[in-house]
Amino acid sequence: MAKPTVTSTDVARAAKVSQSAVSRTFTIGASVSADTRRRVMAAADELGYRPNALARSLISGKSGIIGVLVAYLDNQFYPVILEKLSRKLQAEGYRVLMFMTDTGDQDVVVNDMLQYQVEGVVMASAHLSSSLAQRCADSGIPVVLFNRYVATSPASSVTSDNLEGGRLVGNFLVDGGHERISYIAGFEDSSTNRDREAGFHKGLAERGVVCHSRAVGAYTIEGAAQATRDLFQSKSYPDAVFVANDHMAFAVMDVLRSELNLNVPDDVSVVGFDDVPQSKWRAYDLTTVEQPSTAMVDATVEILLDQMGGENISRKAAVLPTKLVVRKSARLSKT
Amino acid sequence: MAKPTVTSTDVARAAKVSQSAVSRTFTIGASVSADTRRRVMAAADELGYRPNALARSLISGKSGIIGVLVAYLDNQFYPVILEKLSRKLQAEGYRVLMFMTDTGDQDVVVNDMLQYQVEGVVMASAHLSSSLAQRCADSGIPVVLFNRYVATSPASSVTSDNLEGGRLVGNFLVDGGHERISYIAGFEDSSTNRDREAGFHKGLAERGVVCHSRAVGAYTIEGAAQATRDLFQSKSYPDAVFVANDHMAFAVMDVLRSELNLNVPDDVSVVGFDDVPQSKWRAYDLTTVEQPSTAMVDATVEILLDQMGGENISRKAAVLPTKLVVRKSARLSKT
DNA sequence: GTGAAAGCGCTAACAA
DNA sequence: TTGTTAGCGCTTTCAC
Repeated sequence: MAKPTVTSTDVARAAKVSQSAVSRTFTIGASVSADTRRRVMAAADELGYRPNALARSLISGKSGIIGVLVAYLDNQFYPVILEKLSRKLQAEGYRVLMFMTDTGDQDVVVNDMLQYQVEGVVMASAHLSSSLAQRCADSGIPVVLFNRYVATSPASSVTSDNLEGGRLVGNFLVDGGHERISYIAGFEDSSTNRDREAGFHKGLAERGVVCHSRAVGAYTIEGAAQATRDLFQSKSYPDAVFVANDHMAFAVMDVLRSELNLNVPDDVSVVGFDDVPQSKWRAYDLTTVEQPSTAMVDATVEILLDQMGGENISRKAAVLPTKLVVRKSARLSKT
Repeated sequence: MAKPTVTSTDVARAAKVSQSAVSRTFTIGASVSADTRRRVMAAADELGYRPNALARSLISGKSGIIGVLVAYLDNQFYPVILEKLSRKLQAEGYRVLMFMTDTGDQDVVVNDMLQYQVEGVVMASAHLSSSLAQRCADSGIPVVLFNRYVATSPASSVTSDNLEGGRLVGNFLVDGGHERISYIAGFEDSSTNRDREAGFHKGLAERGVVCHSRAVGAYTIEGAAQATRDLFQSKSYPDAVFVANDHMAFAVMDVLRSELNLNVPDDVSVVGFDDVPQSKWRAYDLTTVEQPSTAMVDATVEILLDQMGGENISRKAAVLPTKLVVRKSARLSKT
């Protein structure tokens, strides 16, 4: 059933030109006479010819493929990024070979990407092991760690200024008159969590305050829900919680309101991180720190294209500015 | 900087065997002696050899790549599907070449997929034009329309039983004692909307009721918000609304509660469709119709693999059962 | 089981 | 501008 593949040779024969002429016709910026081009196109149309990108890649040494690794898409931050990244890459003339990966099979996946001759790799996830980036670097392929930072890795990285974002929240919550300010952590090994937490402590310290209590949500809905329960069973429960990302913050608010009968923000303020689309949904109206997703994606693609071009596969680290987005989930001043 | 590529010939030389022996070593189920294999592997490891999947595809005629088209990832239904589909395909030994597409550039995108010799295509979006499926079919490549149905297309399709789902909602809302039951439509040209609406009307009719009013949300947040305002500015506003998908239903609930000061479900019941993860978030607790995403993905992959195998590139249409998931956004009986 | 040889569909010198 | 000629890195007969 598989249609007999039409090759450039078939087209050449039909158009009574050489096979190279056909190749040139389908190569942008190659020199072909208008007449030849016309005849080739006619024959190609007639036969339903479509150049084989794989063969082209094989000889040209450029596959035009970028490998993208993602660990999960539950947290809406990642679909947003994936969509933007994919569109941007397409606009630049590249294709995306996408892989979902668990902590277990990352080796296999990276190996697969490499076999498919990807020209660049984006690793968009907080959970990815860093040795993989090394593997790619060894192959001379640029790698960008998205939303993640590994000091010892040869891979470039694009993050937002998580430290500053956390600091802003620390300041903001103290200025809002809160007295027992707590933190719900993400995945503890992640650079995002480390930086956000460190910045947060700094922000509190600038106002002479220390973190009231802390629990770990591991960037999951369930983890965040349980962390909330843990934090609030104490007699002196928090009157403000900084949650390491929005995805968890929604779960925190749900538990606060539905299980603990606490009002947000009257009883307790909640602040998240990311500014995912749902943050502005009225049911949550979450005060949060915006990660500039578009700028982050642009930086990612820029680094990739830059390194792919030439010899200089140097390590770059783009850190983009964050800003506090004030909505309704946190009090603004002492009541 | 690009590392000098290591080829099978290099490995062969190092292992003192023929290039074919190297090839066989890396081909599952090829006959190689234990000794040869050992030497080849040693040399390969030494040199950092990795087979070139593109060259392999070129000669074998099988790229191992499946093209996946998605139109947007805002609606969480699609990220969920994309993740499951991708994992499933990876588990089956295929890779995903992903494309985001707008109505404008679909031709370009499909062309690109075809040039990359994808062995199958999944089109996951309600907005995709159907002529493209034809293009693929012409190339002898199986296509599955996901969550979408086009009677005149040669492409296979996988959907849930939207008709039955709509019918269940019609019955459910009447049985709940509602008297002014309205509908907020999705994208009007989509098969999902047509079927859900038709089923809904049928479900109402079975109880001797007709749809009270109707507005179009076009499957967008803003569209749904406006549709809600339109519907509720009437003096006899609905006491129940069936919204064509969950994504819009959240916006409907937000407008109802935040702008119109109406209580859900006391003043008005809301029912959605899809059962996306957020539906069970407590702030919404949305009663909805579940689309069996896992089963739908499984069916998709099964159809694809089946058609890719052999000659029979016949059209299949899988319709999977839906079920009503009752939560708290709709009254159960007359108050 | 192994190597030699042919060739997948294409691009890229190189002459003409 | 055009055609000729080599391959890109690999799989796959086919003898041995």
